[in-house]
Amino acid sequence: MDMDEEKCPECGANLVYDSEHGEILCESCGIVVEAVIDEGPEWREFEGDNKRRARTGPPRTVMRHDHGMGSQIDWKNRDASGRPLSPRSRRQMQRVRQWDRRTRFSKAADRNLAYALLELDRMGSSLGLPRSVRESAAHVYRQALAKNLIRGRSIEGVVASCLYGACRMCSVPRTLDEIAQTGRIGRKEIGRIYRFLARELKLRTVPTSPEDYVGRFCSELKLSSKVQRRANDLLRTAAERELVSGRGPTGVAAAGIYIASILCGERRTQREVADVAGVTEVTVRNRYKELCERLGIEVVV
DNA sequence: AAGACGAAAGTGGTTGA
DNA sequence: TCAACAACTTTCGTCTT
Repeated sequence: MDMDEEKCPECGANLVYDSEHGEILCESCGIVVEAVIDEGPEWREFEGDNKRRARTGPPRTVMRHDHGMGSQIDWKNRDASGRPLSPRSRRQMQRVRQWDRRTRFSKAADRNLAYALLELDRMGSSLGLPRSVRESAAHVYRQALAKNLIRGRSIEGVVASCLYGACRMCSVPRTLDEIAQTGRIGRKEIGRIYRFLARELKLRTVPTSPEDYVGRFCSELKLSSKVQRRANDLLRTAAERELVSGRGPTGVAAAGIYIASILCGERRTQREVADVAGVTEVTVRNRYKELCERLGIEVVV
């Protein structure tokens, strides 16, 4: 805006300077065009060459999201000298207030998002997640933010839940425990927030299948792709015979890998498999027993 | 000695009244 | 909201390699 212009931008009338209130306002409609906020002393800073001229303003405060640097707009429909505003300028003030609210809110949202994305990146790289998964997590977070679902929940918790959901949506699931290890948020809380987000945002997630874990677990166990394929075949036929429903997918995956590793002559101990799958030997044993029984597999030791 | 096995009791989460 | 319930864990003793 060109401040040399001496006309009111709203009605085109002349502007006057109100020395008592320190404002430049329109003599006809009373709208404040420019306000001198700080009546106190004005310092200038000359550092080296006088190219940099910084002006000081009111002290900043950390108590407000914008450090107190935002503008404040009165709610009263009075002009600077206390007269009621004309209907026209009342409408104008409504619009100004509305925009003030909007930018105030969007600033807060920006800060929230900036912090969240930082956190998301940190957790994501700590989990070794590919870019596509992080992006989809960020997308979920933006949706949650837009729908005001963050309020009352920790940003870290929501970020963790978004990552968990994104992993599932991309069919590269991580367990709640794995996600929880990257931050200060517990497994229970992440699960709770995730369920909430899934319901509110109608996230389209299918139940996790054991096969989704096979690749990762196998590579952590340094097993060949032959074992990996064998395990997947095994689990697929197991799924067809409804051996999988109701069981924890990681446990089933672990058992499948355990069997496949024996069948392919690359045996791993129950403990090793159980550890990477985040279950106990006992669970591996139980699943493994069931699979052998129902699939008619005879494991020769 | 290490791994595998299984029984028994305990834990946390889901479900249905 | 509470109790029943299934899956899973913890613990521990025994058997096998």
